[in-house]
Amino acid sequence: MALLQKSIEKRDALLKATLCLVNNGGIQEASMAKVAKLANVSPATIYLYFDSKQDMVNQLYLDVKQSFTDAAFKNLLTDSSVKENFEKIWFNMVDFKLHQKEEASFLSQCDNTPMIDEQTRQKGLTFLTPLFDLWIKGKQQGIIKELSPYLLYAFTIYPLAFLMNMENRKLCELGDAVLKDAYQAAWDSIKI
Amino acid sequence: MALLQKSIEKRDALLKATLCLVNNGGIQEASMAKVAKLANVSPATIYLYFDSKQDMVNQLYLDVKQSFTDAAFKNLLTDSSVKENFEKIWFNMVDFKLHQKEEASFLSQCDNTPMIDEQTRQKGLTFLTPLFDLWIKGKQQGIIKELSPYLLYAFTIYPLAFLMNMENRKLCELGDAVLKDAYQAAWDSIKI
DNA sequence: TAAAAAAGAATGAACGTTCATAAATAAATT
DNA sequence: AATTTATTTATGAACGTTCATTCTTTTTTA
Repeated sequence: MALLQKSIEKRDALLKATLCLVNNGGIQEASMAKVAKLANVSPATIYLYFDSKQDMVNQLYLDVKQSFTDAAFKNLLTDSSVKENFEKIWFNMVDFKLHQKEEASFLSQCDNTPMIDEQTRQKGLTFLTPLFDLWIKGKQQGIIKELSPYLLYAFTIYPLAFLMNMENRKLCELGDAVLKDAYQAAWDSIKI
Repeated sequence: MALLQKSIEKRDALLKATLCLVNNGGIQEASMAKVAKLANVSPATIYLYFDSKQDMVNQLYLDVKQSFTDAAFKNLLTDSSVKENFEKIWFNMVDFKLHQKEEASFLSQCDNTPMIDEQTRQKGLTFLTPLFDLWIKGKQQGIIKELSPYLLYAFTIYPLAFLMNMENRKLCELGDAVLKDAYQAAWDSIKI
């Protein structure tokens, strides 16, 4: 138990180190030597926890994506309307992106990069099923446009990555008023 | 003249090779040796045209961004309404992303990656001024919401990158009907 | 005391860049 | 117009460094 606990801690330290390095210079900056040093571990030790660098990055992606979607679907009321639940999810995602900047920034870097295996990326997509299901319900109730989940995602969720990047580069501040406007834009794009 | 021409051709060959390699494996796959080989040139020759790898990638970014915005602002009618011009620009961008997939995919990879200098990225942003000016006009006329250009961009243009990526991964097909729906979503998100 | 976990050193390959030199072109001199 | 000289352009090999990964040995744990 203590052993297992220690192992988990070391694995987490490695993933966290990778996250930090990738964020601050891309995948090319996250060499195994640097990851090891940042996690206070020998390079060789990494290979007790991961098959390869690719495997490590893939697992990091899935871990982060999981915690993102966990945060997104938290505190949903089962008796709420589709519109209310969507709004809740949307602001949950915003909260994640505002408070877990490293994780969010990493995910957005993964999304447009050959950094992650296509297979792993697909698996990450499945974490979003609750949202897709909600959209199906919304379409059935006639309150959401008859659009594919890709379109719905592209116009309501994906823009958040852009806004977050702009805020991180100090080009744009995401205060409450701006976020309220942003949510309205998102909803307007898909509501009937 | 013939000399200058030849130089330009070689520069273009190098940029094209870089574009191709970055697209098919990220910046880490585009080593100077591979770029040189793909452009039929000695590694050393690259340094007659660029100061460094970073300089080469930066210049590639600006070149591609320029040709993207050139395409976006082509065939605009000066006596058209704001709405008409916005629609024209939007579909121009779609055309670019559908027909110049390599260039478009490269740009989307650059946007969320530390691959490009912040300074260079800023310069690329200025190419979009015509669009920003159009939005200002639209706001003055009361047909576009009073939102910052970042918000407007996030909800109307940025989603295209996502849709393009999905199409390239064969997860989504961007036919005329889908694009019409997408444009409507974009416009609905910012129109008053 | 046996097994598992971790370490540091070492691996060949690949990296971005530079070097001395060769080929190609232009200018200058016959 | 022909030939030499200067200048640019391009090269392949080599630079030192870093890469991802593995090997052997030591430390820790049960």
